[in-house]
Formats: sequence, C-alpha cells, structure tokens
Amino acid sequence: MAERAAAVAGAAALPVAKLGRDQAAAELARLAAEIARHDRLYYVEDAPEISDAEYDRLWRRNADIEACFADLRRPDSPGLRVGAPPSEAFAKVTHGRPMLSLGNAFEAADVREFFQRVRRFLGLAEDAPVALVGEPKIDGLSATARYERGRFVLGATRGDGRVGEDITANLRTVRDLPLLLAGADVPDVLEVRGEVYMMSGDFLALNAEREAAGEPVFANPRNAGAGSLRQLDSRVTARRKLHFFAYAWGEVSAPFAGAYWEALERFQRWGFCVNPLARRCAGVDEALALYDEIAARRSELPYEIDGVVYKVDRLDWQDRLGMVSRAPRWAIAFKFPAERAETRLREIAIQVGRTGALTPVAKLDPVEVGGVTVSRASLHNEDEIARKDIREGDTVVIQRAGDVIPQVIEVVRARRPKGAKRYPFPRICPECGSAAVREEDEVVRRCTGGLICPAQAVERLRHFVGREAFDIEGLGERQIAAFWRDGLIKEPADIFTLRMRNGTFDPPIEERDGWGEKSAENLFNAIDARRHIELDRFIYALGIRQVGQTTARLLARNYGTLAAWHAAMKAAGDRDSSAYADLVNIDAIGPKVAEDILAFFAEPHNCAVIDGLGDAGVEAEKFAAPEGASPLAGKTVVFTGALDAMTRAEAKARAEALGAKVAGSVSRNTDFVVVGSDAGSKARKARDLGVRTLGEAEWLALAGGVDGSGRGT
DNA sequence: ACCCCTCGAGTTCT
DNA sequence: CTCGAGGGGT
Repeated sequence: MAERAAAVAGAAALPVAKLGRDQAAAELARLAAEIARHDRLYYVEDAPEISDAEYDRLWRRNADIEACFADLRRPDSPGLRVGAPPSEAFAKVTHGRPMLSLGNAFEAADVREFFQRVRRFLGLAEDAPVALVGEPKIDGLSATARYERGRFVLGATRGDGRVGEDITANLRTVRDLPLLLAGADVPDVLEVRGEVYMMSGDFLALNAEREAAGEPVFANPRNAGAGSLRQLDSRVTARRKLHFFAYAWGEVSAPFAGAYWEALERFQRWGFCVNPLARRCAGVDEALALYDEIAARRSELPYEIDGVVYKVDRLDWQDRLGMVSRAPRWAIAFKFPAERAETRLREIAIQVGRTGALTPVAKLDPVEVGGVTVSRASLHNEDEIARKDIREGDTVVIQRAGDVIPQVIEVVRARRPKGAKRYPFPRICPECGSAAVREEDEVVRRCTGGLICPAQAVERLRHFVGREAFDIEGLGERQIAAFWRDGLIKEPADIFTLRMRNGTFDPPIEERDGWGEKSAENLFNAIDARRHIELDRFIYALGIRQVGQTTARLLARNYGTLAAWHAAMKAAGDRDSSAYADLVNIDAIGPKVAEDILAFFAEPHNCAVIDGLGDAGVEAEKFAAPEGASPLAGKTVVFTGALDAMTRAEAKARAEALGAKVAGSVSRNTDFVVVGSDAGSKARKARDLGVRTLGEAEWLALAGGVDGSGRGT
C-alpha cells in the first residue's frame, strides 16, 4: 500500500508535458486502480485511508494526463464518474431476461407456506431441508448493469420488467458499481442486477440543501434516488451519492452453477457490493430468526429497507422452479408491517371501469403514510363497504399495502359523527344512468350501458393504448379522454386514421391546447410505429373480458395469426363445432372464459373494430415461438400420470417455455401425450386416436437440458 | 365437492 | 398490491 502510494507520488513528480505515451498510459492505469480503491474505501467500507486533499490530487493528476493524452482515456477512467452533459432523453433497453418482481409474505406463516410450496413443486418430502439465502430488501430502485469483457457498457432501469430505460451515464456515477471488473474469471458478458439506493444521511443533507435553495424536497430516500437516477444531466446524478447492492443477474455468457450464495461471493470478488447482512439459512426457522434480527437492526441501518428477501440457494432448483408470470417461484419478500395512519373519509366516489364495474373510492383528508401523502383509497366493492360498515364522514385507519397501495383497514367507531348513515350503493351508473346490476354470486355491480356509457368507452380506449397493449407514447389517459370527448377518437381504428383526418378537425391537433407542430408530429409517428404489433398485444388490447396478458399470449400461441384466430372464434360460435372444442381444450381456458371470448365475437360491433383496425393499416404479427429450435415448438402436448423427475406443473412450465401448447385433454390435434406412471383414460384415448405417446425418458430427451426459466429479480 | 393456484381487473402516487 | 373468480386436480 505504501509502495503503491510512493509509486504514484514518484510519477507525479514528472510534469505531464514530459511524459511519454507509454508512461502516461501506465500512470493512467495506476491512477484508475488507485482511485477506484479509495472510492471503495470511502464509499463502501467507510474507512478512508487518505485525506480529501490527497484524493483530490490523484484526481487532478488523472485529469491533467487525460487532457494531454485524450486518446488514452480508459474505459474505467475516474473522470467518467463525474457524469456527462445532459442527454436528450432516455433510450429504451429491452432486457434479454426480464427483470422480475417478487411475491410477498406478510407474516411468518406465509414464509412457511412458501417453503411448502417450493417443496411440493420440487416433489420433496414435507420436512426436506431447503437452504435459503436471506437478505434485507432495500427500498430503492432496481437496475441492471451490463459488462462486456469486464467493462461496464450499459445500465438500465427495470421499467416494466421487459423494457427499461438506458441510464448508462447515470449508473456510471454510482461509486460502488465497478467500471472494470477485477479477477480472472469474469464472463465475457455479465449483467448484474441489484438495487440503487440513497443513504438516509445523504438524503437528509440533500433535502436540507434543497430547502435552503427554495427547491421542493423529496418525500423519502427512495424518491430522491429515483429522481437522481432519472436525471438527464448525469452530472447532477454524480453529486447525489447513490449506492448499489448486487443481488441478481440477467444474461451471463458462462452461466452460474451451484448456489446463489456462491454467486454473491463472486460478485464481491469482481468488485460489487453485496449486502453485509445477507446470510445463508438452513431452514425456515433460521430464516425467520434472520428476519427478526434484521428487523431489530432496521433503525440503525444507514439505508431504508422494507423487508427481507428469501431466495432458494440451489440454482438448479431455482431453474426447476422457474417463474409465474412476473415473479420467480424460488423467491419471496417478507415485508415489514406497513405504517398506519388515521384520517377522515370525506366522501365515497364511484368510478366506472372498462368492463362497467362500479368501484367505490374513498376520498380522504390528505394524510402522510410511509412518506407519501394519501388522499384516495379504493374500497373495492359494495360488500367491502358493508362488511367494514364504512360511512361518509367516518374516521378511518389507513395503511399502504406492501407500502404502495393505500387501503382502508377499519373504521374508528368511537369517532363516527352523529347521524352518519349507511352508504347506499348506487343502483344506476353515475356516468350514463343505465341500470347497474350484480350477477348472482358476483361481488361487482356493473353498468349495463355497454356501448352507450361514455366512461366505459374511454376506459376501453385507455386499455387499448395501455403499456401492455398498443403502448402509444403521447396518447395517455388525458389525451384519450379529451380526444374522445371532442369526437376525434371514438374507437380504436380512429387512432390510426388520425393523421389522415387531421385536416378535418377544427382546430387541428397541432393547434389544440397544450399541443404544437412538434408534439403532434411525435404523436403521429408514435402511432405509425404501432401499425405492426405482436399478435398477443393485439389480442390483449381488445379488452375481452377475462382475457389478460397471459390468456392473450396463450391464444396467440395457439392460433398463430390474427386471421386464423378470428376465423376460429367465429366458427366456435357454434358450440358443437370442433373449433369450440379446440378452444375449450386449451389448458387454462374453460367454458366461462370461452363464453366471454365468444360473446365478444358475437357482438357485430366488436368484429367491426377488428376489421376497422385492419382497414386502417394495422397488422398483427404472426406469433413467434420463443425457442424456435426446440422439437416441441408449436406442438400440442398433453400430460397424464405422474412423472418422476419433475412435477406436472414443472413439466407444463418447461414445455411452454420451449414453445409448446399444453392442452388438458387428448384430441386429434394433440402431437404428443406424455405418459407418466398411473396414467388413466388419456393414455388410452391417445392410443385410440393414434396420437404419439412419450414415456418419461423420451420426454426428458426432448425437454431436458434446456433452461426454460428466466432468472433475476 | 372441495382445494389450490393462477389470472384478471381494479387501484395509488410520483 | 389485493381481491374475486375461473380452471383443473384430487
């Protein structure tokens, strides 16, 4: 250490002008390593070895040399840490592997249940040991950092999990994120994921500074961190002192094997920070003890946490467990109890959703809960209001569920104003006056106005342009409502003829309030960009009852093209047709969902909407199977009997990851029936129909060895 | 006839 | 994020 400092000091004696190229390069390398080490000592370990003045000298020396030898500037140059001038906007980044979210546990029993679920899925005994790693759940923002040949090349936010924003310049300013990875075993490509956060102390100092400058203060460190990370000017980010804990990964050219814990150790060796409270737990009791321990230390930690995350340690088990929609089956977050507050409920308002559902919403006297001011909370439905006997004027206890969505926990009876009456739930739609009815055995009351209800029309359009559907930038909630009101957009196809018809509006879009030439052109371009769209998004956008993202994807996978699907759904209108049988035979689609889909197609207006989109030049792409090369891609598979190596759910998940459709029963359209032990009627039917059957060994040969699950949180 | 799991629909605030 | 309901297995 003393030698290294001496070497730097010795070189520093030589004026920059006298340095040869080789000397300059060598010194820049030394300085980069030296400064990175001191950064780590200062920011990460909180144990600086040199004074600020000495540190500044290293910095200046580095800057001086770089000024003379600009072409020698290193990819891990400390100079990069100060940020770059503002960029125009954030580019989009598609995550190779989606960034997942986590399931939640709110009490110990939920964690025990999680253990049992894991064991059941893996086919383990009730008391089989399952080692977990527990670590604090940092209340920050998840981000991913990509390294190629050990060099930091790309940083991105989580976004919706699939597509995030390019924040490379901003992440580069995060001191505990290495720019150059240390060690010999660094994979060619490595995406490290983790949490960006702000220290509580830095947050307070920042707010004090902002207050003094008359700027608005941040509500909490998380928001401050988010605001800092989303700065277009990364020089601002650099001054905000953000930090990073690594806890997951995306694409890795040499996949990790063994245990999650070992991956964390490798992260550390490469130069990442891993939370020091992370610990391996042999079983559920140890895991719960760790929770208590972390909870007890919560207040003394220099950053905010909102729970403890548990992950199954064995990576081969993680792979087998895979994920459900957006969350891995092998991890769970045990959240700390939410903060509560009391406030007065001013009135109950009724909102009408795209399906006509009447949802009561509490309008509250604004109150601080968990660092955020809450003024509204959903009351869910009629029964919920009755159950809790919530009345206008009541004082209620509020909490933010999972620290996000506010909910009304209970009424403080003692403080109920005299004369408060039970809330009479409306029997007619407040938006269109149509009758609002409740189906037998259903909880929601729905407006029957359908096409004539303006609220439903607007909500349907909002859904259509929503993020998971057509995702048209510049066409948000407000614009849709305004365009609908003024008759510019009455149905989906109108969006795509907007440019053509713009001359007929008075005033044209670019002259409307809040619009200009530029924003109008941007909108038209965003719309044009969506004239080609994935089939599953198209189907989802239609807003068919009970057809959400997952079912839309399922339909897209099963029918392949819009034309094929449309034709099949029309044919299925006849309940005796084979088209109907095929629809109901799709695993996860039963008679009820089928009815809703067919009801949609039975309505001429809806078919007109689909045709109208085609006429307006919208083309849905053919659905592409995720892994084209697999022999299972595009095949229909049915499972029967029990498998030894994996459970049914696992086999199904694996098959779907390989692009197969999993059906519930055998028909002529079935490609394979995988027959396990104790198979019953399905195996017989397969033989009768001449459908190919596979034994477990053959099935494993087709599906085995392929990692069909994503990983990362 | 149940039970478990998964999905959809609705919602908050920055 | 939660709640309710549909689907499928037992």
